[in-house]
Amino acid sequence: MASSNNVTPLFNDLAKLENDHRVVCQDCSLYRLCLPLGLHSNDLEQLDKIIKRSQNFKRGHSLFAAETEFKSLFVVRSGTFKTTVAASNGREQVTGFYFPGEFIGLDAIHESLYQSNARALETSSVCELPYETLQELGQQMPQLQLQLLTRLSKELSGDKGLMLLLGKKSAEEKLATFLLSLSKRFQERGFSAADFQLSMSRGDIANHLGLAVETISRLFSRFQEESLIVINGKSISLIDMDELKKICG
Amino acid sequence: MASSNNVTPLFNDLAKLENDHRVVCQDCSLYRLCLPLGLHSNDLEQLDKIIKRSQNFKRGHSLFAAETEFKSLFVVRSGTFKTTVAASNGREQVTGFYFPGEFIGLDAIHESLYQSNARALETSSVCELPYETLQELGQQMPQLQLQLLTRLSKELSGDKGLMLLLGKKSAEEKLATFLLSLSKRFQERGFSAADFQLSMSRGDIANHLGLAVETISRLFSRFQEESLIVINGKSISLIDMDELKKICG
DNA sequence: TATAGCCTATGATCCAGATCAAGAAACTAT
DNA sequence: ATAGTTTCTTGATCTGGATCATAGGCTATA
Repeated sequence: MASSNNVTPLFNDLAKLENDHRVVCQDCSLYRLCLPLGLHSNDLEQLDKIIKRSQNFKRGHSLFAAETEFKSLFVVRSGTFKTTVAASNGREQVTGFYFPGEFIGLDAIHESLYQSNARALETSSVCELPYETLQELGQQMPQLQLQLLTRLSKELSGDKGLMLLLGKKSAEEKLATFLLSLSKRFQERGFSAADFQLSMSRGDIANHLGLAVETISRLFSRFQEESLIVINGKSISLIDMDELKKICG
Repeated sequence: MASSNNVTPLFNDLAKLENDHRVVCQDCSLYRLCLPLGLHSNDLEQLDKIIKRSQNFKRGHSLFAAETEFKSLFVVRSGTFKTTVAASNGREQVTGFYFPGEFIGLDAIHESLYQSNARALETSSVCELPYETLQELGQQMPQLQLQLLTRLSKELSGDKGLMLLLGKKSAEEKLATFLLSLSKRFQERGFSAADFQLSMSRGDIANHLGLAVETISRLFSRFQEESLIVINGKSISLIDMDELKKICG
């Protein structure tokens, strides 16, 4: 496939960057969403050196398991991951979905053990940041530490919002809130806010929102009847965002 | 009250330290639970200088309000605080209870706005850490940054556990889990793991666990009938901790 | 290109916990 | 003390969403 002419569309370039595990931070399309934001270029080069870029994870493959030794933080490079925590009786809660540029493993720092299970929802790849090395670097680069702190704070804040959702919202409020959160994150990544693919199953959505699969199915059908969305398998279009926002509360 | 003889019981000393807003970190009984842990003594002195020790907050008084400018992190010195986040329609979720040595405001870092409301549940006091100054200090003291990061990570991990609780547990599992979490935190602070005072109302507990007040009342009564606990107003004794642990799942 | 094992949709039934109701107890302020 | 307010308890009823049941659709691997 020697298609190295100079009229390659931008989209192909992006796709190439995200899938090529040799691309450096400087050239990465996720730069403005990611850890290096705000670093000076020589600092960035140093950071770049310690990052391990993974090959692809296939759907269902595990990035790490709970209770195992914490060695690295991960940033999603392409695809989607989910994290789950398990109760002793086998029940599991999906604690989050992670898109390109988002961190996985931040909750593992304090006990040097991963606190959750992380697995790919589709073919995906990550940038691996060995934590020890990252800390050494951080000692000389306060800006890096600050970025990490800010990231953690953001995730914490998001989780407080999820607690409000889980504790106080009705099924339809939960789903509407979830859909708009996805929408916002796709938009931040340069994709359509209205049309996207659900990389997670109905079951994962239900679990994450503290509902039953059947409830999600019924709500999707109802939202469609009410012309709020159009849904077809994994493709969804948000038709009436204003109304969805109203439903969120 | 010139009772400065040298046979004052230890407990009085502790009480004095926690209530005297001039006590320095070096002499604080919370030292081993708090931010300064692991700092060298000259670093500790520097940190000590930037800390503002508050007068008492009375029950119900606000430490900060959501959406206001983030200036400081707080560490509880004495008493208890709760944090809440509000949905646009007035519903509120109690996102956490905070005991001595615990941080409040960590979720405000990323947007420089407090993300929640914090108020005292009883007469309480805090150490205030002006964030800007703290960051300046952090530039020279990597150990301090690391401590902060670890704290954030711990809270994040706790919140993931709460998501499991809110999303997947039954009412009795929720309450048992909550009681054991309180027990553990009292124990870490040198108090009895079995007998303690509930500084929060039934309403606050219910809200935090995503239940109705009536459900909490009934469960307390039932747990008492089953000889798992003895409860009398705000005083509670955990009688059968093993069984409570089993109930948690 | 077949087949086993998912995932999804929809109807019927059920139940844990919410909501409603009404006193009793515990604070608070005068 | 005393009235007013809030918090707590307990009973009666109701309901949102779970669970059970069924059938059709998808997709992964041989």
